[in-house]
Amino acid sequence: MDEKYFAAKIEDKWQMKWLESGAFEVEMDSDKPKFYQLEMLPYPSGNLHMGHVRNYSIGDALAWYKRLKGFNVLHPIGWDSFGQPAEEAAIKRGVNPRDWTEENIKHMRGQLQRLGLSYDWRREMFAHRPDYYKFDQWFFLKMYEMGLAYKKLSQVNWCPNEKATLSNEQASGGICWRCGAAVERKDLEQWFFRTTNYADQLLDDMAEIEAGWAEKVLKRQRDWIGRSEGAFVDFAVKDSDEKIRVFTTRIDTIYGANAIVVAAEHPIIEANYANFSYETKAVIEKIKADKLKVTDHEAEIEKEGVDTGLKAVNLFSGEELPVWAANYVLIEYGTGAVMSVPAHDERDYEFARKYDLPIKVVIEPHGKAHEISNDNKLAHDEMIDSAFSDYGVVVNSDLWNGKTTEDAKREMAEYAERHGFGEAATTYRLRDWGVSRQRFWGAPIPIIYCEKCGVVPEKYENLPIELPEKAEFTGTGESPLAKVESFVNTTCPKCNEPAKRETDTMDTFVDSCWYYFRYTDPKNSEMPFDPKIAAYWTPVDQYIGGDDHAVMHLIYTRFWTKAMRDMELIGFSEPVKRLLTQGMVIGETFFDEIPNPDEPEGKGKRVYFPPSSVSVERDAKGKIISAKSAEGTTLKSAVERMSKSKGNGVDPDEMVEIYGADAARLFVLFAAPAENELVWNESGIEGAVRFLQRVWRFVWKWKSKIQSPKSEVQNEEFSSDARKLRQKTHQTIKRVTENFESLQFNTPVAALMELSNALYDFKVDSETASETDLYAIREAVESLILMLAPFAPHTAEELYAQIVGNENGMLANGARFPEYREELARADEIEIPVQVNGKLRSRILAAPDTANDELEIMALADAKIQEYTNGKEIAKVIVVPKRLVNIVVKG
RNA sequence: GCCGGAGUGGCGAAAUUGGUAUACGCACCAGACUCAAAAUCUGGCGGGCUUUACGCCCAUGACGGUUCGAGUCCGUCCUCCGGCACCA
Repeated sequence: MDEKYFAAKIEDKWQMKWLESGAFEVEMDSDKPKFYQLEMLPYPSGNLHMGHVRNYSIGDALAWYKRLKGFNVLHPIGWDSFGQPAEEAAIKRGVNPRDWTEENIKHMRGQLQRLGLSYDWRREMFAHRPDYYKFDQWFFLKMYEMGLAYKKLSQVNWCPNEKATLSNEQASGGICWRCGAAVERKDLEQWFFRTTNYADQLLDDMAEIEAGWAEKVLKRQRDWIGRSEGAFVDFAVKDSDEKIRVFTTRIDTIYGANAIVVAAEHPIIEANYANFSYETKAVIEKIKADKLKVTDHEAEIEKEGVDTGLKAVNLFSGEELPVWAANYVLIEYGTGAVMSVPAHDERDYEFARKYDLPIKVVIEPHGKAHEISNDNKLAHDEMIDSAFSDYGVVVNSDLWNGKTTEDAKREMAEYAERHGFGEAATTYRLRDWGVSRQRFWGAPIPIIYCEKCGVVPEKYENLPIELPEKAEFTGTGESPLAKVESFVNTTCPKCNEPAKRETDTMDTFVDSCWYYFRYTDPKNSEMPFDPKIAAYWTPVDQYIGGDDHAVMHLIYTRFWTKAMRDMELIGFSEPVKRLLTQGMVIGETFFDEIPNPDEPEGKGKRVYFPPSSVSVERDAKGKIISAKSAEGTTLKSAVERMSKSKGNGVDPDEMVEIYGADAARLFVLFAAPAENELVWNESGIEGAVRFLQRVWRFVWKWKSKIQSPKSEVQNEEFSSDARKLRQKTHQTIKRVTENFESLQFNTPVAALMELSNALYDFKVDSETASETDLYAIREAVESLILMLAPFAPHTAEELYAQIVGNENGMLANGARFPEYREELARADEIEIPVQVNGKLRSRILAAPDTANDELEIMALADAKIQEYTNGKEIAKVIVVPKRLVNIVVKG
């Protein structure tokens, strides 16, 4: 190796050594504490992007840190290799999705390896290979047995032109992304997993992981599950035996109900449809038709409804209420019917205003009783501009008057239950997870339809149900699988008569629900994994990924874990102890905005130009003054998520080529805290290279002198400068260790830079350095190198080899992360700021353990302080040990 | 609209959780080395003022409060980013 730092040379060398020696290959070993470090697995799109580099650099740093701390670290990687893009490639370019996927994996694996990430490659998993998806199918059958998988009619996005189902993304904006036809909704029989069975557990078990998950993720999950506590209440339909059941969270406001409002699809509407007037029918049909239109996050929809003429009786008050059908009541939520209480619900208020319905106040704010009129028929004009939806005191409600909202809610629900027209109830926003996809590139659902036996699950011994080698990809019509005769036609596992296979495949989120259990036992052909092995490695100690997965993936995998617990495969309920959600990597984009003729008011269509093709003029602060394309068009700019289509992506290979993997990784971690967005700016990366080179040069200069250090020396023998260096070394160890434990990666890099600067400041000639000086240098250098390993492992390995004199590598040599020693980190003398009335006026030097009253005397004796205290009364002196002295004077 | 997060130098960011605001790095400026350049090394680098000092004043989105002391806590407001969107 060279005196000069050549990244490529050492990186190739150590990557080879690691691979040959199996440095990161681990086995279950109950004598050692384990640590499971996991990062979200990539989709093999073809190229790694900087977001991946960031994600995997963070994970690799932690994996190295934990290894050096003596843990048996499982750090695997795999491929989320089922999914739409492969099928798209097949449709567009006629390639086989399997070949396309395998090619991409090959390329991306190379990219990961060039970054020198410390994976146990023997455990690599591939979602699209039969040995993996066999167990997707295995789990499906288990779920089916447990009643957790079932089939029901549900709506999909449907392109009437291509006769194909579309994902929400493909249907974005209400038009088919390929042909532009207006997207419709269509009912289809689909498979579901009963995630709602676990709704309460998904919420309540959050208590177990609260400490390790960001609040923003937990909050989004809470919202997604959307538990709301309330009550069902039945309203009797007049002149019939029927009832309308509503769900309400505010049963205490029931005396304020002015109407029952139901969704257009509600059974009561169907049942009485024939009796409705022509006008009523027209409104109902319009509401239904509007619902079929796919609206894409459009602004608030105007409330619309119609009085059906039906009457319902409020069994609390005996009052008769009109039954309306309206567009703001959702059939999917609650019971599809609500009681409308305009005085105390914003939506009902709006609706009542529009249709001139009576508004009756039944809740008054606490402490404001009687300020609002007792008039039962309070006119809307008196409700100034909105409903009062807070809790308060019940009024105008017979025997419930004077009760608080809290008491009334509980007691009224009990009352309804006692009288047989209601009960306390809980509803959820969470729906069951629809897993059917009308696509080829996914795990086939192992179900068979037999004319005689009906729906029959495939036998376990027939798994995997493999995808056919060939299929036709047109992007139109049914799923490609449906057209492969050899796949569709089979025999019934029950009666052996000819039967047909299910041609839907599973949602790819199924694969990512349990892949990290597979890593623990990747070659198992009988079971998804051996419960005994999984028990050693799981749960995951640290999971890292983008917060775009805060809900879907992370809820589904929590659901799956609970289901696996109930299958007795594992013995815990929460799969991930600590979760780190890293911020996006974003970059400057340049685009021309072309007005959209369909939406003249809305945003135009953006046509992106790659930054390299744009000539940019900046002011002194680096702000963009103007940007022009090669043709001279003036362009707009923004800072957005990096992507190929926007042309602002950075190729990791290029970064590695120019600066080296170590510098690229170090920089990505140093540039910003992990949770922050990272605005990509290449100018900083050279600083990372410089830092590595600085460390390299220092080690090269001293390595022969410090190769065989003296055994432990008494601290008193060191020169004062050497003692200071040792202090810096141990303070740095403390800081870096604490930073790793709290998942900070930018600050420890700064600390290491400071230590390296301290080494350069330690002015000792290499020829005349004393034994103790050399000891201090060796201590600092060795610590620096070991602490550098998580950020720049190749450089650290090479430098470590230089000072220990062998090339076995840190791990094989049993190297450990340096231990912080309190007594060495302590300075002989520290500077203590002295304030007068909170303003910094002077500094005194004192031993760190100086007593408070002594510090006070020293501070008061300070010449500069006396200038401020002279002739004034000293009211108080505050001494914070080791921190500061503040003298409060009067006058 | 509701919920969540954040506002600190030219820039990315630190601040031991209420105790020296601006660590570390980028960019920039000056010097050393060099025929020269690059690299490297050394020094400077929030703003203002003057008596240029181990000096003073101001400054962490704005205003107010609590405190001996506030970037940090409380209140009101402003701005930006993210999530949700009629969930009864």
